Amino acid sequence: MPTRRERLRAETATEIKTIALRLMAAGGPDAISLRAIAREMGMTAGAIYSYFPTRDDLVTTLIADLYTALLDAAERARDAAGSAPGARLLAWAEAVREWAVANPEGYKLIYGDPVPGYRAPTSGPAADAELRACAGLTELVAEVWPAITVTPSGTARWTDFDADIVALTRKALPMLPPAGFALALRMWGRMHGLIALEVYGHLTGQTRRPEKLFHAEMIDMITSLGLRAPK
Amino acid sequence: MPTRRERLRAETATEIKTIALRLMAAGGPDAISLRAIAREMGMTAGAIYSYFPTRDDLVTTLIADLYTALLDAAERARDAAGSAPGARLLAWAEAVREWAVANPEGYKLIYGDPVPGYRAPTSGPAADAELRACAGLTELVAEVWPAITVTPSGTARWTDFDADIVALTRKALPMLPPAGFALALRMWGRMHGLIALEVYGHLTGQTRRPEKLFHAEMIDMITSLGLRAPK
DNA sequence: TGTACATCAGTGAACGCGCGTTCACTGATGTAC
DNA sequence: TGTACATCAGTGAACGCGCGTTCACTGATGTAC
Repeated sequence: MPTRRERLRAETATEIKTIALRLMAAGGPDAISLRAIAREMGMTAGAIYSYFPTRDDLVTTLIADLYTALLDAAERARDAAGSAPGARLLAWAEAVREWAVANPEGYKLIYGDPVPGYRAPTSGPAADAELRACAGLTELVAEVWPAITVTPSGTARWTDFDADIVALTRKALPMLPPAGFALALRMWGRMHGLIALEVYGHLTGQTRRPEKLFHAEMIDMITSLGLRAPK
Repeated sequence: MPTRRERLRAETATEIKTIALRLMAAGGPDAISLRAIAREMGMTAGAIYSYFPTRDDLVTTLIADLYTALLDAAERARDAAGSAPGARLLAWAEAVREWAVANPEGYKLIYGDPVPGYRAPTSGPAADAELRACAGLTELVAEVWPAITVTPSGTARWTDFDADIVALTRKALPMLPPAGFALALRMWGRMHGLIALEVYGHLTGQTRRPEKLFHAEMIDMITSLGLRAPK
């Protein structure tokens, strides 16, 4: 049972993260400054150092949280989509896009450039979260793989991929061939492309209905695998 | 005929841009600082103000230059690819990827977040360059459109798109239906997806051969339109 | 060819800014007897 | 229940940093006669 002190401490830590996210949403990643957060909280910048040892640690925590939120949204949508492979893929994809559009700065923080001066750690919570996000899509591909009747082009081998991720994947999803893993990466890219263009504003002067473009693209992706298109 | 003074001036302006690009390539977009450039040139920061009225103007010029370089590379590859529609599309796509991999920071500057504190102008050289880049791909799609036998899914209408770009497109490429314009945007997204993931390092822990992944994805894109796959 | 003047590229010092980070401290909150 | 002590969250002042930008200036380069 947490003491009153521990509870207050946890609340303050949460408030720091919440305000950091709000600042980022308003002013972009470089608006995450300890001084700005402290100002917003009516605190002193130095006080934050008893919650996060350094600014980069705060950013790392934020990235991990954002990854988790994105992944939760995608999994929730997938689970609500029934059992048809095409529907599950589409639900995942649209959930990712919707989350990105609702949290553009969050999406940028995850997939775009790190905050200026920020060095992404190769291990730790943010790296784990990235791994989990990638695993989520791979898992979904593995699930629908038996239903796919059109094998995508290109002859993938396990040696084409990073040894660590291959080891993990083969252990977790032994039925998935290398072509399936390659497909997961390609689908990731295919989703990310239009989402990134939209989030960074490159579709603004082009289309009024980016969601329609994305939907059509995803339907093509699904049908080109020989899966029945949802809806 | 330029005087000696004018020539020196132009050379210095070029040197400023060259060094800015090198700094950016080395340290990311936020490494573009007037003081760093001046330091590198053995000059005073203030001196730059007789070449560029402000730091943002320098950045805008850089973006325009980078766009031009990227577009030149893509067009050169397309022109060297012969006349088969599939080959021309593939050449364009691979040229864009190769340019991006060779100039990752440049690609980020163009398609990623603007430099911290930089406000993208809605008109001017950078906006023109973006328009030209988009037009280049649309033009290529218009060129290969008659050879496409599989119409992509989704029913695009002209009203789905931004009125200005529609007016320009219909004037320049009167044969292109709205579905063709939508296809150009979707192809843009499909190229951008894997390129962005690669350039931002998200494929590093996944695959050792991102170029193979990209190639396979582009081949699928081409064949799914009913075009003959090159090579 | 030589002199007087105009141009103008670059200097160097200064401005104010916001930042991350450190540290000795204060004062409230909790704990032990 | 009351007192003495320990904990520890937050203060506030200071540090050094690099930045964009301004400005009066110097000294070399060019031009006109």
